[in-house]
Amino acid sequence: MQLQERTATELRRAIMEGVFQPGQRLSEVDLAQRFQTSRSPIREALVQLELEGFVARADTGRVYVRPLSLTEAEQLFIVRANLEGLACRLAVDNVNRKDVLRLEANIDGMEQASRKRDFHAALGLGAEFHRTIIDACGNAPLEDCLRSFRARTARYRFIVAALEEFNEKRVNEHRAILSAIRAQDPELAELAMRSHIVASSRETLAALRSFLARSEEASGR
Amino acid sequence: MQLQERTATELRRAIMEGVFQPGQRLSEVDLAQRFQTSRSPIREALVQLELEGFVARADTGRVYVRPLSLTEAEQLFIVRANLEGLACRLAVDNVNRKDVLRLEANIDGMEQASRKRDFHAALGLGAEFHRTIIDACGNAPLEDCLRSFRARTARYRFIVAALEEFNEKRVNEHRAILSAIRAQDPELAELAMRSHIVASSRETLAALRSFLARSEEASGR
DNA sequence: TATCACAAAACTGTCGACAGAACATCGGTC
DNA sequence: GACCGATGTTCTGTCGACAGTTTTGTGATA
Repeated sequence: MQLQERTATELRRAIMEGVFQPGQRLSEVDLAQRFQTSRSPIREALVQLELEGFVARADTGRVYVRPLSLTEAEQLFIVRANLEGLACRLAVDNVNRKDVLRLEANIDGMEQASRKRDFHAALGLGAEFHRTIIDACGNAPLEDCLRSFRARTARYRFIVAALEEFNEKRVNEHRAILSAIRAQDPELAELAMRSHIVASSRETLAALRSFLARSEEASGR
Repeated sequence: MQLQERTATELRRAIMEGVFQPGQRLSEVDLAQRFQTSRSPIREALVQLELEGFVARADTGRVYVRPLSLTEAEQLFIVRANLEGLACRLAVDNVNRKDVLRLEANIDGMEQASRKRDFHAALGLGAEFHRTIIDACGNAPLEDCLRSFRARTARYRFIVAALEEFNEKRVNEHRAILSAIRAQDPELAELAMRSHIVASSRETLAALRSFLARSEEASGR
């Protein structure tokens, strides 16, 4: 794999996982050293991550990890709900037998994981559920766009408190989505997906609010 | 302005205007010479344009202008209709007096340009109408995303035949959108915008179909 | 102690160079 | 005449270097 691509992927992951903190400065030289390359691939990767919304460039040219903000999260989720609703509607006409079986198995797995209190696994299965539907929507530009938006919102996921009830509700919502797909009802499928994301985002946003309030309080002292 | 940014902007424009033909190869060395720079800024600009969907990279690393295709156009318009509908709905709660006046004046100008058969001006005013609404939606990630999608669909615009009737219908649709915004009706505004884009895209797609058929026929001989 | 000026250090933007891969050309073989 | 292989050319991926700018650190001054 090309160095620029590899760097972009790893750096993106590092930012999503919080290895690089929001607001932290990213020096090209440091990054080059850390990734064992020269600055050229780093610079190319940074152009990409800037476009994807993971880093921001000051007018001096310096690059920073984009800070987390409540309003940005809200806005991202609004767009995601819409786009992913559209993808779900389109997927209705494209899913094959295999996809449906896979979605079924996924929901079952998520339910079991949720029962076993393995919330990390449940979260992973949840993401896979969405990915399966998106891959089936048959609209490449939409798929790319959604991949990007999902990655951006994923940065806010680490905060999710109360995973327990979270997952249980999600399982039911996923069930509703699948049932709409099975019924070949595009309108309903779109609606189900959209309200699922809205509901899910509400919990994330609530957690984020208290998180930001706490960290503000801490920095205020 | 930075060289990379300037290059990306100019190259994008050149591709949109057809200076570089779909499918044409873009050599880094040639581009560097043409833009009077070294290869570094060119490479960074190409990363950007690839992400934006204007160029594609072969697995050998060579970069080509992305070919036009009917299915891509259809898919782009579907996404755009949805996103821009959303933006329009959000804009309802954000537009101020000045925006409304501006939209009004814009429609009047478009109508006059259409009557004078100045279709180029009409097209420009039409784009400005949309831009005003998008700028008022108050959702930065959505704005960025839409900017990108609009630029991508703009590549297909050069084909529009029958500009005449085209513009007349558009004026009325714009009027409907503005009236929904004035009435503070988000649902209606979204619907009006979405159907406007669907209707408009239908004409573009029809023109594209015959264009592609003709060029296929020509290359077949 | 706070402020300012100035020197030193760090960093970005851009460039040219080099190695290795991909491609084109041309002569040879069937 | 078509196919194939060798050879030279072109091109990309990566690197290190340099200039100019921003930032940091320091010491003098009020």
